[in-house]
Amino acid sequence: MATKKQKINRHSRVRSDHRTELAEDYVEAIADIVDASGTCRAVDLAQQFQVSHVTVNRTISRLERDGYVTTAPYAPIELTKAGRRLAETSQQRHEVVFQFLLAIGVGESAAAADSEGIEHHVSPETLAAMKAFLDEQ
Amino acid sequence: MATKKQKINRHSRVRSDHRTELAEDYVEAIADIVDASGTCRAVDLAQQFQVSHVTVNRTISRLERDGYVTTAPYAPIELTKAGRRLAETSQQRHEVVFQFLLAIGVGESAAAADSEGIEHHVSPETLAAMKAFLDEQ
DNA sequence: AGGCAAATGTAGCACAGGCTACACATCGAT
DNA sequence: ATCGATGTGTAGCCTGTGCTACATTTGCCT
Repeated sequence: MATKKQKINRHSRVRSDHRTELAEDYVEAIADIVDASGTCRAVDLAQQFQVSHVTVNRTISRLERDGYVTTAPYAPIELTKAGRRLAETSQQRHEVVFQFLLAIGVGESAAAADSEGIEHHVSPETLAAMKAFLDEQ
Repeated sequence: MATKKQKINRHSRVRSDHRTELAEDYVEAIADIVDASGTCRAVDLAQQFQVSHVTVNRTISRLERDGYVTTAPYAPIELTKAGRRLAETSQQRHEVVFQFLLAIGVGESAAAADSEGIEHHVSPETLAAMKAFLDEQ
């Protein structure tokens, strides 16, 4: 019986990564927007992600359920402590990936776009390797 | 009015990447399984991806709808020409990403896991940069 | 204060991608 | 030839993530 290549749990990890991706993207964006303009409204996120405000609304509901943000009707969105923590680690990881791509010769705009997708699939080990590479430069 | 960092279309690209991810993973897996054992059955894919055979079934239906595979009741799954093409480019890209991660010092198992998630977000430009890096070694 | 524009909320729809439970088909071994 | 194990198919459910259309609230301007 021919042995099939085993990739046990790798795909499971990719799937679970996906579940946290949007949360990371949102808290990151919320933190950015708060930094830039003081408060974050749903409409800002809708513009950022190029989705309808309805989609933002429901995503924010999930984030609230999961303890990353607090909201009140018609009020700005606020990050919880957990939300801020997640935003910070996401931002840092994002920055490392972005700088790393630049360092291996990828152009600014492709690096920006790719790092957006890649950051969520970078394990601590790979992140460390990227950091080490940047330090060696 | 404070200018919010604009990331126009970056997130849109990530979203559209996601739509093709599963297709790429599946055709890649199908090609691998056919190479290893001659034919690919739904049950093989269920084991590979650690999902139920029902999920496989429906994913395969979408792949058939999209022209990547052909199926018949109780028969093995066959790749179409388009499916084989997609599988090949996915496999190559996957291999480059995997080798690249190894080259920057990531361990075998983390590289295997991460490349699974990363490969789908690597633009041609970044892929070329990775290839160039590997050639320089 | 009144009214308009912008922001937010709500209802209801679609599709992807998970699942369990159960029904039916196929194939190999006796 | 049948029977049991294994593989497939079907029904029906859930969640996430997208949408349009419409209702409501806010906030600003006159």
